[in-house]
Amino acid sequence: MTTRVSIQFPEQVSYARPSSASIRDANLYVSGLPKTMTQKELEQLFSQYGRIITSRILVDQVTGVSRGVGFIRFDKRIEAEEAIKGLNGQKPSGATEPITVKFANNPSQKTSQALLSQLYQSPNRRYPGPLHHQAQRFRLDNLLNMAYGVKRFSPITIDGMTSLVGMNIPGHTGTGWCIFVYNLSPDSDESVLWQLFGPFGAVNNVKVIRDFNTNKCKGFGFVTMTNYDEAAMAIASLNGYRLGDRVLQVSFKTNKTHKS
DNA sequence: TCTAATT
Repeated sequence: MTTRVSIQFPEQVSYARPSSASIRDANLYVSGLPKTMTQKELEQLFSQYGRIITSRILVDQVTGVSRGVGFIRFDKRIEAEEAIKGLNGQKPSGATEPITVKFANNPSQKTSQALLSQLYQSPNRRYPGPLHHQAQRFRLDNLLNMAYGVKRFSPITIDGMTSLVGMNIPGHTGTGWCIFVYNLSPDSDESVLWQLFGPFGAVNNVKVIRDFNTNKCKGFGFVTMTNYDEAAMAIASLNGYRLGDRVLQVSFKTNKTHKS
């Protein structure tokens, strides 16, 4: 005996607010915020320019500390425009660095763009080495990070063996020695940083900084190493290193801005 | 080109 069940879905479940040019694109991305700034203080700073619909400060998933990046959605686009004029490049009272205020990108749009861009990006074969498949692992992780918006870490596999070196220990994420690498080529990817720094010791994490829209490297990146001695040796060895036709500048990351 | 980050 067979029972057939027919389920009907309503054609429309809910209706959004009528879209209007005046309330569209009123969302701002704010970076360079003092790590101590609270969401309330962020709203107070922006409230002089209009009615705030939502606000957010992004925090490190593990430590809970502010990443210095946030969002403000105004009621009206004109309010957001005025806030950019008034606050972009300005120092909030008590801050030592100016903040950047700009219109936010569309998150779903970014995710699909980045996924496509990475999927169709051919592997970097200019610097072949034993860590290549390790780099591939982390490229996959990068895809998953973007797809799910979550930081993931995996044990490092070298030549089929699982190494405990560099494996992330819960609670120790974010610790280590952050190294600034400057003068990378626009098509650099994470694999070059793994290959450059891996031989000097335990590398926790690498990141190539890319332009949000073009996905091209902006010329610099970061490497986090577990042990000070190994990080110092890597810096001493790689600072001034000629990579292709570029001379790398490698140092511990500082908090200085380019305006000094 | 000299320190990112996009809910």
